[in-house]
Amino acid sequence: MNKLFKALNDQTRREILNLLKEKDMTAGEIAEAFNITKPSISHHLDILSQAELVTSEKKGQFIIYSLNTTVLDDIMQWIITLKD
Amino acid sequence: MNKLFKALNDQTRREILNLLKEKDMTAGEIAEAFNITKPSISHHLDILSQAELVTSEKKGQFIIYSLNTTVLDDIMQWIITLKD
DNA sequence: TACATATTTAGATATTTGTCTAAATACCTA
DNA sequence: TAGGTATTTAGACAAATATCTAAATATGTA
Repeated sequence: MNKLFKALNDQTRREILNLLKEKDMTAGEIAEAFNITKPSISHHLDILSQAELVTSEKKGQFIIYSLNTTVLDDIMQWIITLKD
Repeated sequence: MNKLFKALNDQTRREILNLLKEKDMTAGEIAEAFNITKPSISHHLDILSQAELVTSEKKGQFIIYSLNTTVLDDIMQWIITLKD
């Protein structure tokens, strides 16, 4: 839960998730969408991976990232519990 | 949205919200529930207020804090949008 | 093998954050 | 008004964070 909230507490990372909503992307493609260096994006992807918000698969020299929204159910549940 | 995710990105603040779920509390009562000084709790309450996750009302020398879950709908909606 | 491309790792740095102590403010009551 | 209680504000500091550049690793191709 901690890693999840931490991962979501950054505008760039939230935008990465939005990009991946549309289609799977390589690290390089993701990096091109931002005005940030590749190492920095790589770091963001690592934090998103730790929170299991993204999964990755190696394909030759590329690493393809995919969105995983299932962990967001935990937050949904947390909010629902707080609300009732 | 930024302030909201930021406010939620702290274990102590999330626990404060859980306490307020049960009943309204004064700043002092909230502080007593944690092993943290009152100024630190006051700071957390300020961050929660900025995110509108809590409201406060002055009652004599006391300030009574209440939970406001309506802003959590924004996060719910953000998650739902990401999921479909 | 040698070189190019894709990505991460390592290390540095400036900013943000959570915490503390001490002081200030606001209200209550004798 | 004086003293006590509740809370916040101010200022300091250590730890965490986002970013960068340079180097390392892994893969593809001539």
